[in-house]
Amino acid sequence: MHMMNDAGSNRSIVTQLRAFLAQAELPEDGRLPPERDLAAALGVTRTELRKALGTLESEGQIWRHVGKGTFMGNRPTDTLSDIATLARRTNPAELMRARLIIEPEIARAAALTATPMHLTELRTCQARTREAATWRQYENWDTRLHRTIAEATQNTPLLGMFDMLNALRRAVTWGRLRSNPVKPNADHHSFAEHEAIIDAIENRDMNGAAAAMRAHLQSVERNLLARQLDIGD
Amino acid sequence: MHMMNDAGSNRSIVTQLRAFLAQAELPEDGRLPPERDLAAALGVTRTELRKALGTLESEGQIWRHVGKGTFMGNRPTDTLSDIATLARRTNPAELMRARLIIEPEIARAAALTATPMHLTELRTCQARTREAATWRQYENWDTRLHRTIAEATQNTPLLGMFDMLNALRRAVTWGRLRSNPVKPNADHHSFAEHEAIIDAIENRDMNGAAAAMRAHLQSVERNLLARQLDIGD
DNA sequence: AGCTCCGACCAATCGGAAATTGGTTGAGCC
DNA sequence: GGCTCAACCAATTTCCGATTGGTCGGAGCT
Repeated sequence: MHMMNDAGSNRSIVTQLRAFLAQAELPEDGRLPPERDLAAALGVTRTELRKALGTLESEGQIWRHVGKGTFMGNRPTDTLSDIATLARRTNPAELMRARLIIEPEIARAAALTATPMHLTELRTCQARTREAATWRQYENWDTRLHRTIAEATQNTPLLGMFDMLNALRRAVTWGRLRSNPVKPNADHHSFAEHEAIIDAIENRDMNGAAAAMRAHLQSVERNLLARQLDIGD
Repeated sequence: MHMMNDAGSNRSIVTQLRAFLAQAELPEDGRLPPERDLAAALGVTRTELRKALGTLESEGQIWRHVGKGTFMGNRPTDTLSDIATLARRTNPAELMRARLIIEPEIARAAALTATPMHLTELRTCQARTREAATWRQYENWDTRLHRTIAEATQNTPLLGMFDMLNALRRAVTWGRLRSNPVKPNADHHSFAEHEAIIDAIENRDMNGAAAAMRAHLQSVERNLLARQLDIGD
């Protein structure tokens, strides 16, 4: 009977724990008491409690983390760690394709919802890219310009996805040094293209904004293929 | 001449500050000394220094933040790539808008790149949703169907963004119990709509796939507005 | 009046020590 | 062998003091 005892007592503790969790009111984040307190409260050993918690965790009912605590529900997926693994599985060409699919639609949405504030910021970014003395500065303002377009959609999930794309871009490009010490030429293709995008957004021309963004990204892609150095624009 | 004096001294301090910044070597993050120290080092008042810093900031050369310090370059855009914080700032309606913008384009791309393997899996998912005995099972297969479409794009970043959208969906819906104990009706609108999407993908009809997906999501959206309970489909 | 300077204060932030927490190990005891 | 207990470990949070950009008000100067 001793072997039955193990499984039997373990299961009983699990059910006891389930009952406690159903009864006890948890804080907003679903965190439950520390193992040491919980063990004392239930009148069992920490070892026993941990075994019960282990089964509950394997069932996906709870999740635990050192230093944080034990929580109800599914372990939250953190995007940042995914970025690193995603970056390892992709490449600049694939990323460019994703941008070509997503960003025109973002521009289209922005044309519908952009406020005057967004437009002035877009114009400012555009002017700053023209004034940029170094390539680094140009990149900063260019990135900000594209992000402002995403902000203009006034859609949080969309903005989040754009940020994710950007983070991926940085991760993939990471380590590759830009080999252009000079500043962009005055007739750099992006200037006119950016202008076309902003104009379309200002005119609430959704199709035009999407088309202009697509043309811009295709131009960037051509540049990328030619130089095979970086995926910035 | 007194009025010229103001602007003159101010400008001289700005140039003095510019010279200092060009000469002084800054730490990696581009942070420059605290205002109090910098004022002492330049032999000017903090008030004067702050005025000069203000003009430099308006020019976009530096950015400042309380408690952090003053830095060279552009103010970094705070990327909200954390699912939890993202979920807190959004709502089901906004999420639905994002899905309506993104997922049709994913379907369009899938129509171009889907392999026979993807198509058989799509058909399997479709069949399983019809056979589902509980709403929970239906949801599982429905989710997998949509994800298979994203996989069919064979584009890692795109798939990652789709997963992010899904995680957001779960996070936003978190805590709200589904109030449908019964299984979906045999004539549930999704069945025909899913079929239309898969057919279009199979026929390499990109526009058709995008349109079908859009129609499907709009149908889901109508359902959502009617029930105002959940954002699943 | 219109400034500038100076000191004090405020709220946001950083830094580091101390406490907390899940995970692990090993000795002692059935 | 299993079980318990205590100690320890590493990750994380929490707390507190110091730092920092921003602000206010009075004194002094033109």
